[in-house]
Amino acid sequence: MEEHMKKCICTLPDEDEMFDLAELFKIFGDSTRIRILFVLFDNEHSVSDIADVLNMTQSAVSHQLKILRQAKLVSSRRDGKQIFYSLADEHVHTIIQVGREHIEE
Amino acid sequence: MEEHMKKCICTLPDEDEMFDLAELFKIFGDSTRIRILFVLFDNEHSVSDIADVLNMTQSAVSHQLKILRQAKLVSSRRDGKQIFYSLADEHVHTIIQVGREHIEE
DNA sequence: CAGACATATGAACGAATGCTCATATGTTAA
DNA sequence: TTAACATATGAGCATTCGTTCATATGTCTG
Repeated sequence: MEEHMKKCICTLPDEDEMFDLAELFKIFGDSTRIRILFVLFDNEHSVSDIADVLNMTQSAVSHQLKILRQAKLVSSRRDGKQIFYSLADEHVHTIIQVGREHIEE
Repeated sequence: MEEHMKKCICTLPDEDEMFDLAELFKIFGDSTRIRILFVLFDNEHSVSDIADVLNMTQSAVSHQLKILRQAKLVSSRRDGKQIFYSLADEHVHTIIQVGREHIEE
């Protein structure tokens, strides 16, 4: 089949958009990060709080928080020596909620 | 802080559920699989169709379809020599849609 | 049954990922 | 300023993951 004859699937989004979408879901695709997000569901928490609750190293938590921060899924504020993290927006709740609905079957 | 004094975050789901959730999002967290899902958005397609449209090896597509099948995100039916894949249920649309909304900002 | 075609699968390899360890940066109190 | 505490970060390592290549399985036609 020659190039100009290639069948057209007109509804395919830009390659960039599909790539970005995969990158977004990749963030949710790690149980450590999911657990961190759940800890932040009800309230903001400091890094050491999260590490305590999840029984993880401060360093490991901090590394993952950096990834969540870069993806704009969490935001942070400093209060003295501590830094408090919270969910960035409602999309985080929504995405996780839809995922949970799919699981329960 | 002693063990029995550890602060209780009562809203945390089971470890298993959080793990399964991460596993689900992990499937969406690869641009090849996202692209395959988009190809199947409007209609069922055969393996070689998908490979052609996405300019991928038949083998690579088949490997990814296996992963999508195991996660129950796509289903398949045989018609002669070909096997046609389609989206398994509405959750796939929903999850991708919510993801796209988060991207557009 | 033999050959062609469509799909599936196992092994191997390179790239990406998450953790650990050591250390750097930043903040507060003495 | 110095010491203690909280967080961030870079390097190294082990594991996971997606592709390729070769080949197996399954289906139809002659």
